[in-house]
Amino acid sequence: MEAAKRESILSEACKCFAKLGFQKASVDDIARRAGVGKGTVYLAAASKKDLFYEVLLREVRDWNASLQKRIDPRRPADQLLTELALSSLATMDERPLVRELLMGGHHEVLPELKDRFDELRSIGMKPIVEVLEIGIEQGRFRPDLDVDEVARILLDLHTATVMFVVGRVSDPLRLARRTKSAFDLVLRGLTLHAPPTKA
Amino acid sequence: MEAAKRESILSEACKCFAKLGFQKASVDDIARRAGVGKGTVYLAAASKKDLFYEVLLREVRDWNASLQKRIDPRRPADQLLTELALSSLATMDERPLVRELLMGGHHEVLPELKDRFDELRSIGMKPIVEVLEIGIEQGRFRPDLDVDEVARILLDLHTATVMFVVGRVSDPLRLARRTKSAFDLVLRGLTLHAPPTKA
DNA sequence: GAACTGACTATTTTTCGATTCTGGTCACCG
DNA sequence: CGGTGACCAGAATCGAAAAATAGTCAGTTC
Repeated sequence: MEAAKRESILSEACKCFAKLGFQKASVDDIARRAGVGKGTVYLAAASKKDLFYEVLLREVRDWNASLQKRIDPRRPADQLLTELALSSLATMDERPLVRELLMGGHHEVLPELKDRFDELRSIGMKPIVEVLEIGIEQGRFRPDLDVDEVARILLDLHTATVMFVVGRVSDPLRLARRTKSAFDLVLRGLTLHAPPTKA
Repeated sequence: MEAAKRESILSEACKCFAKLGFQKASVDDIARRAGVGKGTVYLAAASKKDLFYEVLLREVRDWNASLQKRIDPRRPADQLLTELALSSLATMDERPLVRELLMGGHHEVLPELKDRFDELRSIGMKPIVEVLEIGIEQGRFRPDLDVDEVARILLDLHTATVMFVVGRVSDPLRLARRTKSAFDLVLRGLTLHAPPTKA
């Protein structure tokens, strides 16, 4: 398996899956666009499902890296968190597969990959976890936080914000404002004065 | 239009829509189960869509009332909020139509009713708004909150929690715990000490 | 004569079998 | 030996016939 061919296959597969979805994208088509024979695709991945997973993994890692790159641990973590959400929001249009993954859209078509999708979601939570840890380190965030649990909640909240605007008028300004409101709420909390942290 | 018949029609329609969804539920069937002729259904609602909306409105109002009944304005609002979420969670199984409404599931089948669905969602936010106002009144919640905006965020967060567990193993314990975590997070906020409220 | 009905119609949905398309394999090529 | 594409069984798709459905309204009932 030549590396360049593998690269080409994954890259073209990504485009096809994004444009047509898992079902309608055909292996024949992917092979043709990648400039290889169909058999070669089956050297890169054991099945169409595996190919899809491979593509998704690549996408998530890439998305992850691009977000992680923007995290400067010396800046205040509360700013980092909001900016992380806004950056993620901005990349969603270029990463439809990631968006679908977050929204759980693939579950209906490929319920048997549920566990793997969950893994990928966990990978996607890593930048959030990192920012939370930075915040605790900086003494800005409550040290008693269960960072994994909180990260999952934040990712859910972020996803919900995205979901309820997809397919609607989707004024990007509105979306950004909602994201800011939501994260401001989470950062400051509802209560007037944060109760003294007890063990 | 005799009141008892209208009642029977709406009640049976609710069951049918819940069991089969809007498309597969047939007006003939609803009429038969309600013990009336098909024409009578069209005295209760001008069309099948209107009937669906009428049923949904009834469901949301009922759901609303049952939640509102539990709100004792003398109790601490932070407790009220978490309990509200848990109560809502507990009723979801008995109110599949409301759950679908929250999750936006009807949008795909009836996009032309989007605006009405949004109205219904707003109605569903009323108990949350009430608790937020109680909290401000009690001096427990920040008085600068935009209660409508915050209520929508909380409803989204609640919905997200529900969505990501529907169709999965759905251990109810886990769901309750996640809800508690999420609302505890929102109540206390991420930051260690709430910054002094500025204008 | 107002409340109610159900046969009727135009339109949708379903069925089902023929046909095309697709995932996956493997004997063969360069 | 990395790579290929003709090949196969099963899945998706299509089209036309058949069944079902939303909505109407002349007529029945009380």
